[in-house]
Amino acid sequence: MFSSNSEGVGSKPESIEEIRGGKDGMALLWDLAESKRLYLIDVGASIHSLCFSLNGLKRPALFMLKSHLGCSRGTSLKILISSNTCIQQEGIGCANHLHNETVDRDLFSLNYLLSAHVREGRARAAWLLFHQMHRMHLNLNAYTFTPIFGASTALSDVKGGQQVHALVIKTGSESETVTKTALVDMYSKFGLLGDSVHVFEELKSKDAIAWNTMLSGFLRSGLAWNALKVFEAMWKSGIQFTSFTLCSVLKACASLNALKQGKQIHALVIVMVFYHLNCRRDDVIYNSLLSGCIRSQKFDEVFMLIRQMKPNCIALTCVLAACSEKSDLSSGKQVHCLAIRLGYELDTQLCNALLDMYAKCGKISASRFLFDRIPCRSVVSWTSIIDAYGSNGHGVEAFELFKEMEEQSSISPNSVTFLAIISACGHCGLVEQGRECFLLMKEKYGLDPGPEHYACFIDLLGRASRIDEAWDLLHAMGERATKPTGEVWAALLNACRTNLDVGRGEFAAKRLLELQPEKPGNYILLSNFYSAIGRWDAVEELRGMMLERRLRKEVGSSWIAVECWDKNIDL
DNA sequence: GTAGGGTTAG
Repeated sequence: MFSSNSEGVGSKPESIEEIRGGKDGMALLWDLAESKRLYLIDVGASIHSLCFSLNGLKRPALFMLKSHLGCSRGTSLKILISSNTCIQQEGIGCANHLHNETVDRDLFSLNYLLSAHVREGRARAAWLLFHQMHRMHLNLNAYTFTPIFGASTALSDVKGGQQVHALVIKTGSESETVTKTALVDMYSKFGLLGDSVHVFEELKSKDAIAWNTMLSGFLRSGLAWNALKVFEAMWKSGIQFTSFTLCSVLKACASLNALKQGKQIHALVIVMVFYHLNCRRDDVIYNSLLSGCIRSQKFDEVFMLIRQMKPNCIALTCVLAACSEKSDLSSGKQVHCLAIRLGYELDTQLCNALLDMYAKCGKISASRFLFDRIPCRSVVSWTSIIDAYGSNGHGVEAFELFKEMEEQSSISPNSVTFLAIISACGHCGLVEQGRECFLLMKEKYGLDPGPEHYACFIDLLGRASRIDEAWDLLHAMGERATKPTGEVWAALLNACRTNLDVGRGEFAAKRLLELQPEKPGNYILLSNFYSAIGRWDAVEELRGMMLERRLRKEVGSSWIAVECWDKNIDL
């Protein structure tokens, strides 16, 4: 059958596109196979194109592979699945079909199908297949377990992951390092760092990837210092670093503000010849630069950069933060237009940034318009709209939205949401609502109020002249793990100033200076307190202390947009 | 089996 088909083929196609375009795909494939000019990946693509153009000829195609290229059925399946030149969904559909037809459902091909499911984001399908395989009493191995840990992470299925871990222990795993590294990664992504470290310590042979995984696990949990300790241990163990290692260590240095150590790693990057940035200026590099400019308040550079690059969704989200910071409504609107034109208007994070930009520019109705149209609202979306109302002086609306979030959405408020709503209540005199929220944090959501929540609530009580209650609250903090910080004492001092409570105010002032003697703003706060109670001698003394300690008040600033045409972004 | 860029508060 095949040889007769191949006879009519004269010129040999040079590319997959030619095979796809040809009518007699089977003959061409045969011809290519005969002349041994076909690479494996091309074979997969060819078969797939045959599945398309010569429907029903999948079996002969597989047969041909098996007999003429020396591939087993499992390998054929593998080639088909790994074929990256085809439309993936249809490729997998075809592979599933072949798999169902296959009599010898060997572990090899099933494992391959499983890892393809995980790799291409079909975690649910991977789990279903895994259950099927388990019920078939196959001798599951490392190639089954390793990918399924990734599927557990994607599905946030802690229990599932733990059960598979138990199975690994029960059955024993051939490839110890690889499977356990996947476990180290899974546990750290679930926030179970203790379990992650435990598995890591169990590893008899720790390679660079295992060390890198542990390093990024600590970083993910915000433990940059511990990450550096892991790096130190890795160094001592004599394992050669990879570029992944240095990326993580640089991130750890950044979050610790450790410039000196960061520069040392920079030197290592150069010495180890990882320094190829000038060859590959990809989106990530440009966006890192953008985000760095925004963090250092270099807004003009941000707009210059955005003109030079082709911004993606993340770049636009970054730029919106700059617009918010500068209250630059004109640029913000242009970014909004660009986002719509590029089709990013459904991206939740971009919508959140847009919503916040409009709120910071005082356009609360635009914020609400956007919020109502976010298809998939996150906790940040809710927090941003609550804060948008609160900071624009609409406490009642902020509280109503908070209630709506609690009662009608499936999203739970986080500690930032509570800070936003308590602050909103405080600015509008909604004392009881603010108290309700403060208590709700722990009672309903198990969130321990941090010092910033206490400071905010004390501020609320002070504004409502409930100075006794504020004082009691501060003392109640002493009985908890959360100790009063400078910000808490500052809130109390401010409350004492507005309520002219001299005794408590002087006490708070003393504690504040003990805790934060280097913060210029505190001296201003103290000075305002003493002038409010007529203690001009103390005001003078504070001024002297500031001069002596060479402290200068931070310069206050506010933005007002007059004309922004010079900032036009090329659309 | 590992890394790097985005949004919310005070």
